[in-house]
Amino acid sequence: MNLTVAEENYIKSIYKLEEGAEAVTTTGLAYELDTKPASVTDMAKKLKEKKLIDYEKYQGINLTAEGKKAALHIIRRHRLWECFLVDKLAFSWEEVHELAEELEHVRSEKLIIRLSDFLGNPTIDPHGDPIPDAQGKLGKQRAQISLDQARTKRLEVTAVSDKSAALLEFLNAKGIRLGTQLEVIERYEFDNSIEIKIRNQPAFTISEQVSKNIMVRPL
Amino acid sequence: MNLTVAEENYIKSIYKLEEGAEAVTTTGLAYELDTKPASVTDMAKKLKEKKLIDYEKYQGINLTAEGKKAALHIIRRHRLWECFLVDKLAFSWEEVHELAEELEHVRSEKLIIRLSDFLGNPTIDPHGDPIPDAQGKLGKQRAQISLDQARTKRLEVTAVSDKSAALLEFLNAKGIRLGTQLEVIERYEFDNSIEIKIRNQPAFTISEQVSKNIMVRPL
DNA sequence: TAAAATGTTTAGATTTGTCTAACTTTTATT
DNA sequence: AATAAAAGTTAGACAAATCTAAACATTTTA
Ligand SMILES: [Mn+2]
Ligand SMILES: [Mn+2]
Ligand SMILES: [Mn+2]
Ligand SMILES: [Mn+2]
Repeated sequence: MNLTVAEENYIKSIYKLEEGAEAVTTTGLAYELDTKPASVTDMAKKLKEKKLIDYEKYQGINLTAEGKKAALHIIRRHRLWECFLVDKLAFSWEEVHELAEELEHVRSEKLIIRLSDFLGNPTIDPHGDPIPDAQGKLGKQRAQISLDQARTKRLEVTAVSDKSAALLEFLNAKGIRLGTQLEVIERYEFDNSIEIKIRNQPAFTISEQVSKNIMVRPL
Repeated sequence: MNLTVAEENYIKSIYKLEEGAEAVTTTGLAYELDTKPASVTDMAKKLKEKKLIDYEKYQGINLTAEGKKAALHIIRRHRLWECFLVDKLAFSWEEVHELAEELEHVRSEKLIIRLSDFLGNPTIDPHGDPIPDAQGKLGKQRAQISLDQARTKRLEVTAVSDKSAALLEFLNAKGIRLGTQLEVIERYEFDNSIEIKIRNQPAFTISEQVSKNIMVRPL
């Protein structure tokens, strides 16, 4: 199946939205891809034609098994390139998503196998996301929940959901990265903000919006 | 100046044909890019509009100073990626041109600077071609001529002009690579074939076509 | 449950890059 | 110089990806 760059981007976004449960809507996908609903409808017809999605007018979009497999391969390429950029070229985690967004479209089985080997076959990317293997299979993920839902005090950061430079730079400033161990000092009901403390540093407060995008596991 | 992938490929091909002296013709460029003369005429109008080429109907195509600068930046990216693929991912020289043909279009100043650093700022690529620096400047090249024109007996291979897998695989089979030292045993006037010898191995004959694509320097 | 609001699709355009077929210009040959 | 051949251009078409504006469908809300 030979996909265009646009088709690959759509497939990947559909996969992402499907992961976050519920139906993938025209408008939701348009928002995710920073395009217009009309464009999504057009592309939906093409992807249906190629049997990569199930789609009926007004009924939302879902990846077929084949579409899901394609998505995982694109995600694999994306995340391996991110590892390369961070591990080998010393980019920081807020810079790599955009570059990987382009590099992921260079299609060569051999290139990706070699790249993965070169990187030591990593299983998670710089944002804590799992990297599918060459067959498109995702390994067992460690149990993780978002910080706003965690109910224990001592936690370790395992991933970030939002890859925007805005969030990642905020986390840099606060000293929060993958593997950071933190303690919840207080949860404020009023706005669901959370006061946290890292090691011996002074405690600080983060908004609900930030806490929803930090994935953690109990220590 | 923001160029499309197609525009970048055209600019690079024009540069290549210009290097080989004489005028760049519509047909020649179409052949180089594996497209049709009509398409070249269309693109010529666009590139002229963007002031990257000088072009008048029926008068051939030439890069402007700006076009030349753009070409050198694309060539820099292409050759650095080739180095990466060969030096870090263990690809062989006949496999990398096609991959670099895609990777070269990922535009990020920072990426290329980091990549170059990571590779130790190489100055020649796996085919012996010089790599422009970050300003698009080409260093002084060592004097080299094609094997068919060389008039001394003992020579060192410095580059290959043709990057097709067909030629490169032939050279692999014959044990000819960059830096290989060879001795001309005989030149046959009839078909301009050349008998050569590498080290203590038995001599063999190569066609004029091959010899035209091997660049050498006298030892 | 009817009206309003929201979400989705269609129709028709636009941009980019390509093509074929017909035509024009330039160059080579008699 | 006239003609033939080769090279180059134009006209018109098409596919991919996008858009705006208008129409249509579904969902919400009063
Ligand atoms: Mn992408
Ligand atoms: Mn990532
Ligand atoms: Mn290219
Ligand atoms: Mn090369």
